[in-house]
Amino acid sequence: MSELSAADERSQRILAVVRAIPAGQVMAYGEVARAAGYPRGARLVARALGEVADPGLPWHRVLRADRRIAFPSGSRGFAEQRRRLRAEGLQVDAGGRVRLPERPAGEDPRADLDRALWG
DNA sequence: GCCTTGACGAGAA
DNA sequence: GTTCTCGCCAAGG
Repeated sequence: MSELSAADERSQRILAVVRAIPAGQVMAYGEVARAAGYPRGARLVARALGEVADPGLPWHRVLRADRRIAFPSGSRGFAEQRRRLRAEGLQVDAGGRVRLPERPAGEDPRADLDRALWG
């Protein structure tokens, strides 16, 4: 196996988690970081997503901890992310806050995510 | 080496 | 509820 630099390995791990987010579900930068093994690495996730240029990567499913789009409203990225999220059935208001679709009570939305990541 | 910047987070006001 | 401030970690100048 090729030896990746520490920085590349971080990115690979982070991107693997992002790819595991199911359509219609979202995750915060900090949550992705924790799942990848970097409890305080929210900003590392942001950096990794900024570096990569993979069109197949569901980067739009990554939001801030307060469930808001990280880009400033009015920016190109903001519009793009909002468009993609809406295409997946999520509700996004003008301020960038994302509302998850309602689910049956008693079912934790995160169960799907955990299964996708851990099995 | 030090300082600044960034697709962030948690706690306080 | 929201807005502000400070703290974190890495990269780049």
